[in-house]
Amino acid sequence: MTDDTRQRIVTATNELFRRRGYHGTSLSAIGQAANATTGSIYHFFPGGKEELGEAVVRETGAAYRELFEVTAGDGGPDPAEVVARFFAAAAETLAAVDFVDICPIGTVAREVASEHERLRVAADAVFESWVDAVAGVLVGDAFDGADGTDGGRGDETNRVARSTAASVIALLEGSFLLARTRRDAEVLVDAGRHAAAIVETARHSAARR
Amino acid sequence: MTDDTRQRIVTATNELFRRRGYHGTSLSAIGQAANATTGSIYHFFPGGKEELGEAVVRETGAAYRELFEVTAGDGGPDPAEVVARFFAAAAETLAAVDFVDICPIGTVAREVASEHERLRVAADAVFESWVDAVAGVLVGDAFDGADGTDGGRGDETNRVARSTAASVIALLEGSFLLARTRRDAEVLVDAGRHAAAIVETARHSAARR
DNA sequence: GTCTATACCCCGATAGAC
DNA sequence: GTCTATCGGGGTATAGAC
Repeated sequence: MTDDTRQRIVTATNELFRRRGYHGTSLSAIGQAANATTGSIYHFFPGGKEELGEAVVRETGAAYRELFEVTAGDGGPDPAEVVARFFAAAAETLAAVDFVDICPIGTVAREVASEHERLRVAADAVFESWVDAVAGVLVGDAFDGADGTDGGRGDETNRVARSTAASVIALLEGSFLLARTRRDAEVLVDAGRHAAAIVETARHSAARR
Repeated sequence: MTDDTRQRIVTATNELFRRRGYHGTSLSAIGQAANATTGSIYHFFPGGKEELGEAVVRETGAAYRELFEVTAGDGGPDPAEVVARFFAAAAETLAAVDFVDICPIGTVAREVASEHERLRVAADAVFESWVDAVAGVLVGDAFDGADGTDGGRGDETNRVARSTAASVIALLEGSFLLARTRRDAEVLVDAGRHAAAIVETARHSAARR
C-alpha cells in the first residue's frame, strides 16, 4: 500500500505542489521524487500533468475532510471549540514542516483557476465538501440549542451555516498564506480564535430570529 | 506616465501573475503583453524575473494599501463598517474582471515562499503594511470609545488590533481564493459581514478589560 | 533605451522495446 | 508496468548592434 507506485507519484506531487505550485513542478521532478519514470506517470495518468494534478487535488481534499471529521469527533461538540481545535492542529503541523505550505489545493487553485477549467472544478468540489463538513458541525449544533433540531427553519439555518462555514474555510486558507510568508504559526492560532468568534456571532444571530 | 515602458512591464506582469501565477508567466509573454522587448525588460530589471516579480509585489501592495486608506476615509469611521465596505468593493471588482484573481501577491507568495526568499520577504512586508493599515483603523477607534485614546493600555490594545487585523487580511485573501474557484463573488460579501463580526468581537473583548 | 539573435537548458508528451 | 530515447517547443538569460 505504501509501496504502490501510483500512490508514490501522488504523494510526491502533493509535496512539490506545496513548495512550488503547479507550474513550478515538472514531471521530471515528480518522477525523481517518486522514484518513478515518465512511462509510469503516463501509465497511471494518461491525461498527463493535468490529470495528475486533479487526482492530487481531489485525494488531498478528501483526506483533509476526513481529518476535519476526526478532529470534530475528538473532543467537545461545541462548533466554536471544534473550529479552534482544527486551527490549532494546523498551526502545529505548519511549524513542524518548517512552513512549507500545508495545502496544495489553495496554491494550485489560485494559479490555474482561470485557465485550467478541469482543475478549477476539482478544487471547487473540494472546497464545497469542506464547507459541507464544517456546516454539518454547525447545523448539528443547530445554532439554537443542543437538541439538534432547528424548529422548522431548516433552509435558512442551512444557508447561514454554509455561509459561515465558507468564511471559516476562507480564513483557514488565508491564514496558511500569512503564516507561511511570515514564517510564524501564531497567526493560525489567532485566526482560530477569530474563526470561533465568527461561529459564535452567527449562532447568536441565528438564535435571535 | 501611462506610456512609461517600465510601468507597462509592471502592469502586464501584474495581470499575468493574477491569471497564471509566477511560474506560469514567461518573460516572453510579459514582453508581448507590455509591448516591450527582452532587452527593455532586462534594462529596467537587471535581476531578471525575480527582480521584476518583487517590483510587482511591492508596487501592487502599496497601491492596495492606498486603496484601503481611501475606502476607510470614504464613509463612517466605524471599523466594522470600513472593513465591510472594503470587502464589498472587492466583490464588485472581482465580478467585474470575470473572476480573474484580484491579488497577484497572495498567488505568487504561495507559489514561491519556500524557495525564493527575496519574494517571500517582499510579500511579507506587503502583508505587514496592510495589517498596519487595518490595525490603524481599529486603534483609531481604540476599541473602547470614540475619543481615539486607549487609556494607557496601548501595548495590549495594539497587540489585539494587529492580531485582529491579520485575521481580517487572511479572511480577505482566503475569500479571493474561494470566490474565484467558485466563480461567485457572494462569498466575498458574506466574508465582509464575518470580518465585521471579528472586529466587533475583538472590540468588545478589548473594552471589557 | 531598444532591438535581434542566440546560447543553453528543461518542459510535456509520445513511441516502442522489454 | 516500467524503461529509455527522442520530438518539438518554449524557458531564462546574455551579447552586441543601433
